[in-house]
Amino acid sequence: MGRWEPGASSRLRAAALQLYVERGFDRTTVADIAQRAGLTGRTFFRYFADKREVLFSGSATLQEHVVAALISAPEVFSPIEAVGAALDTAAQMLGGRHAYSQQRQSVIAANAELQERELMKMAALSAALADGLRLRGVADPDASLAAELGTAVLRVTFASWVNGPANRSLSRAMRESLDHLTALTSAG
Amino acid sequence: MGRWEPGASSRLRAAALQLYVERGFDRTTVADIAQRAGLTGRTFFRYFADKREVLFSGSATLQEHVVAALISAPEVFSPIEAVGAALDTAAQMLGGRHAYSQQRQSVIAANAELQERELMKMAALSAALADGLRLRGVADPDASLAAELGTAVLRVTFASWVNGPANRSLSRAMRESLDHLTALTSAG
DNA sequence: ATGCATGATGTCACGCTGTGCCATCACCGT
DNA sequence: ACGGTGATGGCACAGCGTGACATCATGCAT
Repeated sequence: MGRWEPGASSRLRAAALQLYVERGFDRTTVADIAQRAGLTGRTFFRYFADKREVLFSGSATLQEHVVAALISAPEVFSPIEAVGAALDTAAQMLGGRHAYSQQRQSVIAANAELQERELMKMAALSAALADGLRLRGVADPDASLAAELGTAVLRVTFASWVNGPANRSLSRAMRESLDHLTALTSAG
Repeated sequence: MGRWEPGASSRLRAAALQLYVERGFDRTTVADIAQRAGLTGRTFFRYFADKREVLFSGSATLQEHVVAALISAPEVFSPIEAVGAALDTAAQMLGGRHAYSQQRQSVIAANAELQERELMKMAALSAALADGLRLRGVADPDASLAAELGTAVLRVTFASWVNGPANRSLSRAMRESLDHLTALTSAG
């Protein structure tokens, strides 16, 4: 079991989630994580920028696919409809692994620093969606607002889905939330 | 100039903003801030939980007033209209001190950790607004969605206002953004 | 005025985070 | 066998944030 066991990054991610669940984020040191993964603290920081980032390695891929869906949506789609298409893709990518999502969210919910990081990822996604909308010819502030609206629906719906039964469809819930929101503003 | 000069908290806030502007957040240590305020690093942490929080001391007061405005809005107001009333109060509290806001926002825009903290304050405001809406009899997910919508408008509009001319009315811009958003969703 | 309780500040020690620098080891082609 | 390449370890270090205790100024009671 010397060095060079493959999958160092995955081992670190798994060890981190385990320890965060067992002891909580605060009572876990980077040295703990690295040791459980058979590595050193120094190596941990070669894979992840900091102690929080190890829980957010998937967000880059998510953002790429979601933004791609937004951009490649039919030209005739309105901004809201294009955002809806992006949310469909997001639901598809997050809709499986309900148990994993639950575990991960409970860790995040228990720690303010992790919540901050998650909000940052959502803000990055929102900014990328706004860029995509501008690429589609949508001007500001409509582009920024529609993007913020999309991530708001994603946040609220995902939170509700995680705390619900495992067999519920995230895609369906996402669509329903978007409809709720349009009804809200129409009635406002 | 011994101990007991009054206004330790204000001196720390002022010194911190100055240094963050001069050298940037990263190249400023807590010891630097405390020294400029005529205090010690240990005392800094008695007033502020961490190095970032010194820039966000006003957010608690803002949240109180904004939520109070939401709750005390006329009963007949729809969720969106009540949120609009809350945004009016926010605009009133933030609409002055344009130069200060510009300075502060430029510091935050230059540092990821500070952006995370600001997002956290916005999320707290959103949660408080959602609580207020539930107090008004609004059920979920409408309460959460309307609250998220409100903070989204606040974020986008404030960012645009800060980067614009000093004499522009934040209240007016806030109203216009909210109208933009309702138009967006109606057309979607 | 003296002494004492109170609260704010200073001092010290400590564990942990994150980074720079260099050494070490495994793998791979020649 | 040999050297290049890339991943890992080891070490030192500045800085953050906290606990425990000492010190000082202020106001109040006597």
